[in-house]
Amino acid sequence: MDSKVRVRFAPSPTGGLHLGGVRTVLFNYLFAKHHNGEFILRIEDTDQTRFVPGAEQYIQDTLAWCGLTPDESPLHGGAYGPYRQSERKAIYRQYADKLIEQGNAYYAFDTPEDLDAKRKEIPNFQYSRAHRMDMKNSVSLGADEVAELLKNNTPYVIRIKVPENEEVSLDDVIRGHVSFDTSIVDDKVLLKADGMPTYHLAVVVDDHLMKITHAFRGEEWLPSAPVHVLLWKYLFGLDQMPKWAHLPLILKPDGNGKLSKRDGERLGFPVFAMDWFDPNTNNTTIGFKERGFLPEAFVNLLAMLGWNDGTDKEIFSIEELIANFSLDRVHKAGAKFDYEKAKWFNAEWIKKTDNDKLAPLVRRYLDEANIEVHDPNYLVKIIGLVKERCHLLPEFVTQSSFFFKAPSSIDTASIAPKWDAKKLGFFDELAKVYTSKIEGGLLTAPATELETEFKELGAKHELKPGELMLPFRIMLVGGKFGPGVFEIVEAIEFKDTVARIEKSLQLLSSN
RNA sequence: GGAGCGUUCGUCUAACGGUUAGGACGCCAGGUUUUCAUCCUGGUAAUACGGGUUCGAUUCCCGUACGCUCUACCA
Repeated sequence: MDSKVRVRFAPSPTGGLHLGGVRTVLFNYLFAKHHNGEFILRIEDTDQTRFVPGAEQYIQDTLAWCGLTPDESPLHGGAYGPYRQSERKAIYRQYADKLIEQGNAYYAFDTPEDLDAKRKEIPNFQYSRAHRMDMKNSVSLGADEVAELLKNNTPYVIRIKVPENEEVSLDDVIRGHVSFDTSIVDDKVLLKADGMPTYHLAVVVDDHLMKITHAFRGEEWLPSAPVHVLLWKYLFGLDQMPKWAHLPLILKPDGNGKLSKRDGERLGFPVFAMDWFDPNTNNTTIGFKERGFLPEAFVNLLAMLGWNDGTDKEIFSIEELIANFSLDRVHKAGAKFDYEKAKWFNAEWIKKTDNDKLAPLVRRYLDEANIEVHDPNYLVKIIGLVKERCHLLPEFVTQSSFFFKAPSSIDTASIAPKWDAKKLGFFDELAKVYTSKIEGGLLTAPATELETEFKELGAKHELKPGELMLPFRIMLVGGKFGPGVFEIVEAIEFKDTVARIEKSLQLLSSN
């Protein structure tokens, strides 16, 4: 590599960032960091009609949550700003003019209505060499007429003049040699009537000005690549062109096709990285973050969609990803998104993450459920007890609420059928034993001791542990779930244990 | 319609001419856990099709089929 690696992610701020977008960011980021290069965020907001308030902030927030912070961006600044294309409007004009001067572009005066009419008239109409002379532009019109139109401020766009019968090709880092015949590429608009560039002009000009060395984007861009190659050739020289890498698409889980926001709504899983509130529709689209994904897991699962390190390893920290990432291990074909596997990644990361780091995140969901946490250390301890049975953060609520308050309902129906006086006698005495401990100034005891004592008491009542454990569990947590019974007793202590036994005994007797 | 890209278990993928085609998720069965989950063991299941090239093709070439993307003064 002859110069410092510089890559960019260039979204248009029109809504939430979906999986595919974040993965593009991730591959950019990993590639840049692997090569000790720079990652730039550039906002492609040249379409003023599609501007959505808050979308740019959302993108920045999302990158921050994922830990994929750009080195240069509208927010961070940098030596190649501004990083919003709308603020670079004047820059593009001179390159469009240069193309006109060189004869590589021309003015086109056709109105949108003219074009619509043409498209209706001619099936598969393309504004290209085939029809160029039938249209109203500076190639088909005489010089005087063009001058007159310009003088009268007739609205116009600038279009690229695609040469005939040339082969345009690029060496895509992922796909290898890809070539196109210019006879099938149309004269794309470069500069719109409002003076703003289209993507085609802007991406080439900005990649050049921002010294981008490698340009990554979704595979959907491949068909327009010849336009960009041509522009590079005309403007800056092919030897200056960044290396292209067209990333495979992320597909919907059922059927085929690109994954969309709708698929998530339809199938019940998030597609956006974070909750996205659309100010135009007043709708919020759920995000991975709010669904209870850890950013580490989110990044990890995205990385594995289309990339692997060649071994069986699947769980990667961001540092490991940076160290091992390489473009030649990126898959060519699109990948269907599998939400079940996504949850598996999250479960792995929950198990892997320190309890005290999990605590504030879990706390959020506990707060939402109105479960009061008085002692942060207690929370950390409880997280350690239940984390391995949680795939998603919100599951901590059901898995741990009984550690903080008595269960709101007790599944006595599961106890009642085998309930008898013998068992009643046992639990009655158990409550008394614990009460006397409280009176003796004892708050709790280690789980192993509790278990031994419990079994001894059971033997005294001629009851087997197997007959006692499930009823006891249900009395404490309300149902057939949760960690070890005596760990629960140890955590909630004698006082609450006694209260829950007595409450259950009451319920059982009233049945 | 046209162009480009793609095609290994249901899904994510490994195997850069020679493997009983490997791993993971899911699913099923068993074990551990006197609950559930975790964990462990085992099982299920794939090279789209047809031609070449080759001693030998998942792998290289050609064709077919299928799928996807694009085909806007959107990105």
